[in-house]
Amino acid sequence: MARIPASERRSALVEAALRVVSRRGIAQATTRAIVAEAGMSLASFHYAFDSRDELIDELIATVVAREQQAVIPDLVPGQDLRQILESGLLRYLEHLKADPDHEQAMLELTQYALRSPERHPLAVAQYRRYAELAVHSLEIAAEAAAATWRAPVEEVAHVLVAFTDGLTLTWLVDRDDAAARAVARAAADALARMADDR
Amino acid sequence: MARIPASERRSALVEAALRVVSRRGIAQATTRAIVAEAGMSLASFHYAFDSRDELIDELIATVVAREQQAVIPDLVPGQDLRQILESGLLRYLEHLKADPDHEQAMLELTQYALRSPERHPLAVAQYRRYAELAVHSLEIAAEAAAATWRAPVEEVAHVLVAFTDGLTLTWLVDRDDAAARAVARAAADALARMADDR
DNA sequence: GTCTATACACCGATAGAC
DNA sequence: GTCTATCGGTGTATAGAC
Repeated sequence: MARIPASERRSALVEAALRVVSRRGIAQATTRAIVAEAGMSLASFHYAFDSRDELIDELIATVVAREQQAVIPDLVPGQDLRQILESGLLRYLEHLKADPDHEQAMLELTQYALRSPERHPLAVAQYRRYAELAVHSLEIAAEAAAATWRAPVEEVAHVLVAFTDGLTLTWLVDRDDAAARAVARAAADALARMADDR
Repeated sequence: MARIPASERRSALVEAALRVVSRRGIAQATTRAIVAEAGMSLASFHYAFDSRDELIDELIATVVAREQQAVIPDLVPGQDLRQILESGLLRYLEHLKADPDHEQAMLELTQYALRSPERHPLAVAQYRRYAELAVHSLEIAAEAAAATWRAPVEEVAHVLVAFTDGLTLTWLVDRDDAAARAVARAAADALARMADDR
């Protein structure tokens, strides 16, 4: 194999790990499975990382940092806040349907981090990131609908994140689009009620 | 060790497995950890079960069958539907706080089942059970508040289950009671809006 | 730096004595 | 039926040749 800087090996392994976790679950993301996915030898793994745990930690940090706006408000003129939020949640649902394995991987990584005290902060950081993205979506939506959040927008964001998680789990288990859309509609209702017209 | 009927061994092992999964996570619930928890030898395990997978399947079936009313409406006279639902969700939150490991175990078992096609039906059954319990709660609440669900109660139940999942994940990660209560309040709002006064 | 070969722990599962 | 002892396999991690 060619000589590759350690930093490139690290990111190649992280990407391979993400693919393995998405496709087969974190329990199956062994060092052997990851190096096979990356086309490397086992020794190269331990040249780039001290341990599997170190890789998983970096994997979580990477996917969290990369996480993009999930609930993107679709700004069509004339829509009220409830409609904007519902269309945003439906967009998220499309995103989930397009790559369910990725969202399942995110959930598994959260649970994994929750299981050890030293990794718990990674889960907290993950949800802090989710909350930041939610704040951004909520501000855009309120601006477009000429509304004002009655509670601090950070508090509303927690609610949006929770609703999104519920939507995700429900769809992953049942794969029932109609049920998921009903959840999205109810969630949009609830959130819209947390704002006043301006 | 005394001679114990196979059925008793099986249930003792299932109970031990639940404790191990709750305390340390499903990844750590090895046959050795489970028999140590149950005070048995490794061979006794394989006398009672053909395989670890068979035990896990029975564990999931057992906890699902045992799952009790989680969101119990607290019927105080004079409360409207929104208040009844919110108090029910707050009761669930207390239940979650009293035994977070158990709820985390339920989530992990769901994810575990989702990862293999032959076990996916176990997750579906788990959520069907949740939905049944939710239907029951919603019917009691609507009756007490003299309200009528506008949509089929089964559909509203899906929304309640999703909201409960979101509440669970949020609290497990952040352990933030105030944020969780805000989620409960918003969820109760959304659900109450899905009914009409009678 | 990268490889093959291997150490060593632990996994699920079984053999065979009692 | 229940045990101890052990098998074969796989996991993480490392040694040592190149």
